[in-house]
Amino acid sequence: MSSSEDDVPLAMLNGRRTNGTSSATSASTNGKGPILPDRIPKSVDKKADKDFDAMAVDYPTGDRAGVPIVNIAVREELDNGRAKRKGRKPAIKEESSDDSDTPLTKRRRTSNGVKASTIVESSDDDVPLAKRAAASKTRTNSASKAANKKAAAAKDESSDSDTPLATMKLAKEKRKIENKAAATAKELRAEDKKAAIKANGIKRKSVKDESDSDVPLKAKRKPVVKKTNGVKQESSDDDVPLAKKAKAISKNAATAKGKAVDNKKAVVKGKAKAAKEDTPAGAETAEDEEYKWWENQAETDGTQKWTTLEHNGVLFPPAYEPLPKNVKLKYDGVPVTLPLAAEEVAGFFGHMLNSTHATNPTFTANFFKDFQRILKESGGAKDTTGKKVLIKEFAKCDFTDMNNYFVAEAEAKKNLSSAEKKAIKAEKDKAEEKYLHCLLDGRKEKVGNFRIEPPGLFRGRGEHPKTGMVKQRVQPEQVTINIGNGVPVPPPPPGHKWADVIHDNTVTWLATWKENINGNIKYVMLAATSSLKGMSDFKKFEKARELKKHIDRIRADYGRDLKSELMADRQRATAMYLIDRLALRAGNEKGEDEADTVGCCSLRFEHVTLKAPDLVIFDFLGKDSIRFYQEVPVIPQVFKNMRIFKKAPKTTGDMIFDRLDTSQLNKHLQNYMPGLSAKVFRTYNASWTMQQQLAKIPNEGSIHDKYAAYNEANKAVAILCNHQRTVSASHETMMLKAEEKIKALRYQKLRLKRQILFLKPELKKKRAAFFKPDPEIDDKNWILEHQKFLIEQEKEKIRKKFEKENEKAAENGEKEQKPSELKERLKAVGELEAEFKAENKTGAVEPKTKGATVEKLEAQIEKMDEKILKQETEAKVREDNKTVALGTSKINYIDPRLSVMFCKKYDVPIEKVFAKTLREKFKWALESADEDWEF
DNA sequence: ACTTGGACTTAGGACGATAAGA
DNA sequence: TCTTATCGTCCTAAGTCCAAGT
Repeated sequence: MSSSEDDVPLAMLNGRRTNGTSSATSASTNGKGPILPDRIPKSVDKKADKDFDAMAVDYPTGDRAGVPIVNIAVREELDNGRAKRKGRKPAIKEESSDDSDTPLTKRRRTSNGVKASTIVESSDDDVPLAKRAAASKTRTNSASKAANKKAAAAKDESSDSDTPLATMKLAKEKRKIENKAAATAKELRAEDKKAAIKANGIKRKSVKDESDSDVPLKAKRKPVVKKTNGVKQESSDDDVPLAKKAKAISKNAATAKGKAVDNKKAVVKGKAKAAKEDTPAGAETAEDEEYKWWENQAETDGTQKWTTLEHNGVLFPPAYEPLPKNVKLKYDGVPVTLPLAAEEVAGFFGHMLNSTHATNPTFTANFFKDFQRILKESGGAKDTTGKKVLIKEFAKCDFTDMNNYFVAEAEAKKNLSSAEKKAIKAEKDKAEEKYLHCLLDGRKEKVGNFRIEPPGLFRGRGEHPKTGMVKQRVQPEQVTINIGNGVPVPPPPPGHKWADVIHDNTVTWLATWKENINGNIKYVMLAATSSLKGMSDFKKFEKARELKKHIDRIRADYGRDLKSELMADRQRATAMYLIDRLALRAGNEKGEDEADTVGCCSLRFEHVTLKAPDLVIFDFLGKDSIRFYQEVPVIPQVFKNMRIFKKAPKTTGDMIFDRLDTSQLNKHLQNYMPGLSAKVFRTYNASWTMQQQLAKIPNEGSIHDKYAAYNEANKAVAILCNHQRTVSASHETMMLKAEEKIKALRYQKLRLKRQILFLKPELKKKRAAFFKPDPEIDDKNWILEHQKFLIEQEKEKIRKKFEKENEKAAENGEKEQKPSELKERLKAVGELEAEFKAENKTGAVEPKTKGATVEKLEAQIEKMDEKILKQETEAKVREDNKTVALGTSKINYIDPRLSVMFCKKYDVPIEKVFAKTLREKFKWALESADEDWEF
């Protein structure tokens, strides 16, 4: 205990499982690596405190906590990171000769104890990290730093007690606002809690009642009408059912204004019914019979999702169309004939020849393995003489013929006349029409993904071990249909059967099947604009808003538990801190056959680097293998805890939170608020942040300006949630172009000034500042080049015009103009050339417009300045946003009522912030929030 | 307790449509 | 008017979380 080696007790306590079986991999076999002791000895904390104090000398830690100094994952690096990613644990095995823990202990201790002032823990690769950090961030870096300074200066004590984190730059103002809110929140807390519990108690109960009284869940799952495999069997009332349905429903769906639009009959009857039955709000016109569920919040328990459901099933992809005989895979240079099944698979790959997948070794290996198997199963390849050809090596396969064919086809399709295209589209639309909508509780609702996913090659993201495998064609026999009782079942394709037909109204899906790659279940569900989805979206945001009432208590609790003696509690508290401040995802465990990505609970040793005195550097791949990179100062206790959680014998590959998983975490959260889980924090913090950001926007300026400010707020949220996108391939060239364009404008401005000088040369001295060279283009060579370019451009213009005129002439049967005419015209450019020459010599430009005055020119310059500024800010925004995806947070995390509030309050048209589908999706928000609405 | 299954939300990229610009 | 950049939608993979099964 008294040992100065603070990791000794830990190492002893958890023992690196000395028992034989797994000595070689002892640290890793249980998937979590070493488990830390269940209690944290006082000595450990003491040591941690001491170390920390030593490090933190005259360093004001704590008050800057939660605001990342560096975030943004840099894409190029990300790509490297992906490629380099180590497997779960390989590093250990290679570097540390397994079971003797001396080397481990030693290694750790050195970095740990010795250079406390710089790097506390360094995994073997802290250098790359540091470098990366330095290299990658430029602008954000400095911006955030500035913000941090401000925040530090403010010395705001409560930084960690109530700010819901933030990646935002202006931490200071933010805290002020939040403090106020927190105070109020505290007062209200007790009462709110009571109310909440009460409400939820009722909810709960009713849920239970429901399920108890009804059939037990399991029975419900596969209830009533089993069998059916096929067409109608029990719906004798084939004809009228929709209408009937609509009636019956509108009764049941207490709040529903029954509507049926699917066919005329239904409409008529349904309408009549609706008018009679739901009088309260039923006073709407027949046409826009919309179901405004948000207007009467009938409390539903949520287990039953519908009463009646009618739909037309799913749309299967078209059958495979064989390639023309002359388009073949070549093997070792020889064209081979493939059985249809194999040809189709080869074609999948042929389609992707110019994507990055085609060069991904995992992808090609997986593809080839499946291809070989399918080829074998289907009879094998043959050459043109009918002789069998064994396809053994991927490298000898040549898909270029296929690829060329596909490209040509696509091209041909593109070149169809617009009439033909229209016809094709019309046909497609017609085929899809009946799948577009369903009838849910008598209302017409949009179906989302009614198309069965076509076969192809699985495009797993990141380093997915199964990427490239063949995703098989889904047969009707695999598809289960879920539909209301007693309505016609959509017929399976001729000669086929459904896997099953069920009538489960506790789920929202219309059809389901299992996909062959990962065994995942796929569903056909309603569209995001449907009432069903809308209601749950609404509930999601209401839940997040409810968290407001509990957040203070939750933060206080985990703040306390950060010092808990119980390891499990302390880990949980620390994880909650991260989830709350950094908006990390929960981080469920993943299998070996998935990409190695993590979230909070699944963070491993190598994902976190600690830097004294309070900096935690996160670097890991999150959902979709998107890199999460942040250097965040944390409050001292969190820093100390992370050190403890990383202590020996833990090493690369070991879990940081070895005594925590998502289900424990969520179970704990339930105690605070029913339905509270880790993801609610993301919603809460995103919406909260958005609200704070919007509140800072001055209500002035143009719509364009206000919209830009909105987007900035949106961006803050996107950064918080780490929503990224890859920079488009053309980004770089686009930026260069933009830069050139701006310089061109600057040159135009220069010429305006030179016109002034032409008029009044004496001004050059009198207004020296005004006429001093624009540093951006103060480069003779560039100007010369640019002038050349302008001349070329002018010539090109003339030529083009000339050609066009000739073409037209030819069309009209007139004779073309002579080349001499072109030459004549080109002479005009000579004038420009001369102009430039004179300009370069005298530094002045003769105004072309008559009556040019200094005043007029000055006005033009001013306009030019505006133009330049506009272009520059545009370019800057584009550059700044190149890796940030705004859409995800707008669609999933930011309470749409905030946007509605903003638009109403700031007089920004809603169309600006919500495109059509979003307006539909968020209709409930558009109609329920006003300019005072608060999250 | 732990694992698996199931249902639903969240996610980035592909791709087609549309608007803006040469 | 054609091309090109941007926008909006579609697609489906990849998460979360709860509950049932062992």
